[in-house]
Amino acid sequence: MFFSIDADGDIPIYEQLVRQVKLAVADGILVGGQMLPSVRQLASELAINSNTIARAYQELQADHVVESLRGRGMVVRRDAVKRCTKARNSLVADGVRRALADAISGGMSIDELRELFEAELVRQSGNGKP
Amino acid sequence: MFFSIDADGDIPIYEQLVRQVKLAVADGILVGGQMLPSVRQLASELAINSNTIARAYQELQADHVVESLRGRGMVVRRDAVKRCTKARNSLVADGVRRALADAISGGMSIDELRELFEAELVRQSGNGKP
DNA sequence: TTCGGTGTACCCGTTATATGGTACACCGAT
DNA sequence: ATCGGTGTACCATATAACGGGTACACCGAA
Repeated sequence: MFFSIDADGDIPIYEQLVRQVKLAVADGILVGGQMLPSVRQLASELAINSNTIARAYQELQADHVVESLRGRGMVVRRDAVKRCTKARNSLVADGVRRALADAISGGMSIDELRELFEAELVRQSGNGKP
Repeated sequence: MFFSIDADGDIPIYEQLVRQVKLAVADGILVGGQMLPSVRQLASELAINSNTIARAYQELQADHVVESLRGRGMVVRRDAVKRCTKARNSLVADGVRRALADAISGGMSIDELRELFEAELVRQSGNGKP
């Protein structure tokens, strides 16, 4: 599976997993009906304790992103795309909101801020015209 | 003083203080030579322990934003503006970078993202033409 | 000197994160 | 029925972050 975990970061591992799964569902990488890797497999793959994976899965289940098939595993719910897309929008909006608040509070000019945003946009999106 | 503290947030209080002081210096609200409120005064004002304030001040001192005059208090260094402006730029850039990474990783379209940014920009900067 | 104010160092309790280990109930395939 | 797989529920421990409390050394003014 395609999870990149930063164990030294300030964000809890289980939260990183939750976030990445939600973003993957929103992006279409994970589709409804698809199975998630088992807690033990993912734990051994990421060199992380099973309990941490289980906690992430429980949070995903509580957020109605994933369903627990007893004895089978975790499956992505069919109605999870809308939820995850909405969650992604809120997540991105919050990040933008916070960055803007800091910029304005720090006296950064609007033009400078817009320029920074556009520059980072091209840098990450390949160029801007895919 | 003009500090707004969110004690229930996921960001440590002392870090919030450090960030706000740096942004205030970058904005020009705090000027070189100006004294910061004493740890006890600010602590009682914000209903926060003195140690938390002291920790923020120590970090500011370590970052060469503020100087400790023994027995007198904390004073903003004259060369702190450049440092704080640079720190503000890095802070904002990091926030934008992270938000963009989430957005792209979640499959958000470039147009949708730019629209979200512009909307939030007008919302927070008054309108955009001050 | 004395006094009130300053930053600062130290100790401690609480909480969250993460790990490790064990055990249970369930399912599908053999 | 048996076996290996699954999620899940516990328990215990270690570590770090965070915040609160207390006491100390220092300074300037009275």
